[in-house]
Amino acid sequence: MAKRTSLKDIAQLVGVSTALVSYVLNNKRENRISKAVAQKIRKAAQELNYQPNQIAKSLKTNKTRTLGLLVADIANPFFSSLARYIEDEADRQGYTLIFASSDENPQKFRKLINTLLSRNVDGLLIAPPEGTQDQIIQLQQQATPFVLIDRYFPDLRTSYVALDNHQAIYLATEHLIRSGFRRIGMLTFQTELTHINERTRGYRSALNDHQIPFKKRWLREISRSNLIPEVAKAIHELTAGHNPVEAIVFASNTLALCGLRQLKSQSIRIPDNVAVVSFDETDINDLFHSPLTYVRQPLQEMGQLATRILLETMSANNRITQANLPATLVVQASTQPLAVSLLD
Amino acid sequence: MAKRTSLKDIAQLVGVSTALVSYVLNNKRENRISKAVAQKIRKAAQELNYQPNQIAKSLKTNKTRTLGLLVADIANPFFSSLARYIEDEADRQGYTLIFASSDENPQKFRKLINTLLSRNVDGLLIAPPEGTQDQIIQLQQQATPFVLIDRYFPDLRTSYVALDNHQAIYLATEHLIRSGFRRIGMLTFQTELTHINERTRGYRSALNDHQIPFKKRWLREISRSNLIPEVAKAIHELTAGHNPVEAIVFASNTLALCGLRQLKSQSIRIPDNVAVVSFDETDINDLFHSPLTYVRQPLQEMGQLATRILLETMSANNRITQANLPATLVVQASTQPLAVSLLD
DNA sequence: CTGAAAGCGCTTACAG
DNA sequence: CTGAAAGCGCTTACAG
Repeated sequence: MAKRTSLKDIAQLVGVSTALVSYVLNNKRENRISKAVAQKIRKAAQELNYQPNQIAKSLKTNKTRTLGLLVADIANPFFSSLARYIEDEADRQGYTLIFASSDENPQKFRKLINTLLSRNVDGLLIAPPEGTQDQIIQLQQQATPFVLIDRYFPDLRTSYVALDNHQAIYLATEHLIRSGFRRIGMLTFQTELTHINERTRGYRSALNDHQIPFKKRWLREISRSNLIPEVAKAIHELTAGHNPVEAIVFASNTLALCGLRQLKSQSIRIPDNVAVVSFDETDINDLFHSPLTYVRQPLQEMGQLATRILLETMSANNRITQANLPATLVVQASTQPLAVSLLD
Repeated sequence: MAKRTSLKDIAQLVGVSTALVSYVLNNKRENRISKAVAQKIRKAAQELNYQPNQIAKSLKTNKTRTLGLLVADIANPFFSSLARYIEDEADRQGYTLIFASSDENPQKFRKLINTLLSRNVDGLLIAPPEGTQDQIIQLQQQATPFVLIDRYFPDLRTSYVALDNHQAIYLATEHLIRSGFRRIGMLTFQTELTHINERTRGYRSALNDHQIPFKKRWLREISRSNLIPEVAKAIHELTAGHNPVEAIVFASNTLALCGLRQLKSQSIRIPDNVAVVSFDETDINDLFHSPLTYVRQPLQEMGQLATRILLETMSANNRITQANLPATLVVQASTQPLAVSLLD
């Protein structure tokens, strides 16, 4: 690459000090510098196509104007969409995003946090996997600015932006109840992660508020490490046998995707044999044989808000902001009451 | 944040110069430094939890160990998967990835190239949108190391890693022909991008090699800016009227997704009314009412290869490597010959 | 075997 | 209104 022009080159050309060039180009001391000199400097900078060296700037200012994004799984469309909105907002604010994916693995998570910190990011946006609370505490102690996204720890006073998970699944379950379903099962994860357990709680609250007794057998807690077989078993047991459910709520897009595969391979029709509420906006929602009712997260709002909160945190380090954004339910054919669908 | 320990701190503690500390910690001059001193330095570094300041290192060496990835659309699962494999490989080689998405927009593309360069990335991985050939030439002239991915310009001598696009659609079309279909339509983009036009050429070659006359009406060139209405019209005209096709090949996942929506909304059954070959691995392939036959790109190999070629290019700047990787066809029910499906 | 010194390209407190 | 100088935290050619 051709040598880039530096402040020094401009200073030499104009015949002033590099300090002066720096002041002019950064619009500092505006009223204390003669218009004529400022003009000359700007012109020279243009002619030499000056691009400031961010590295040098960073070394001096200890700011990189870079944010780190550590998602749990970038292959999950929830995170890739969210990443995109975060990138948009970061860019709008003049920040560059470095991203990484922990793949729900605490060891990888630790390693990536270190990688991002060694890149001197100014702040972090983090979707922590299970078992990483200690590392979040450590970040807090180091006073590294960060905002949690999607997941959070109820015992920790940290900024976060997440879904109102309880409301989200409450909404889904209540919709099923109002559509006439009474025998409602749920697939959720066996986990300590609060955001998932809040979803489970939303299911139970909705049943309870509508005087429908909770059946332990209908709440299936799936282990992430054994996803496919456990989902297959759960779907089978919920829909077959003597006491099948009329409807299933999925607590995440991963569970929904996996569950729908099972429903399809077990030739269970939706909504004729079982109604279904899916989670997150995905291509399959509309293209599934019966378009799926699903819980919609406000991704753009989440991404923007998280980024803005992080930038605020960076400038006023003691400020804590916590947000649980409301979900909406997109109602489609997969939860159509049987009576109605027979009339069609 | 607490002040980080620097080389100076270690030097002071041990009572040597920073130079010596630098040599030891970077394993330089190994045999010319006394074991005892080296030991002491390493121990001190450990105790003080020394993390080298990458920024300072970069300023001095003019290397950031950062790669820039500029995809055409990060929301497209093809690119998000590819990004993931690239990130994996970059990480394995000790590089951090900065990514950005041009959204197929040449202006945004130009801006993002500049952003990435101002971050002093050591090299770029680029999926160029239409109308950006000039900017690629400019990068070449500046001797910025880069590798094109997914797309490339046949007139330019640049490194690239792409699909063997001709082979990919040839394979798909030939499969349809061998399955007994003769009236085969294709949805492709109206574009100057070579990778897409190679796909179209693959379709024509396959027809030609099997003595099936090419019908202009059956090759529909869709404009990206008017996607949905044009796809709707194309699907309608290909499947309705007097002279409908028996099968449709989609030239990309975007076209397939959009086309499948239309087929569904126009209640056209697959493969009963029309056989379909989709493009890329997506969730819908398996979950569509009839599992879809699709063209599979070797994403991991692409990502790894592109990253490795870039690193080679960076160390030996004149080397050009071009790769067109073969696609495979995953055959599922959507291209099942009608005769056979009637037997089921 | 070891170290003093220069320099990467900036910013900014200080002095005039 | 303007500039000389120090310094951010490293690396490395050079000298001993």
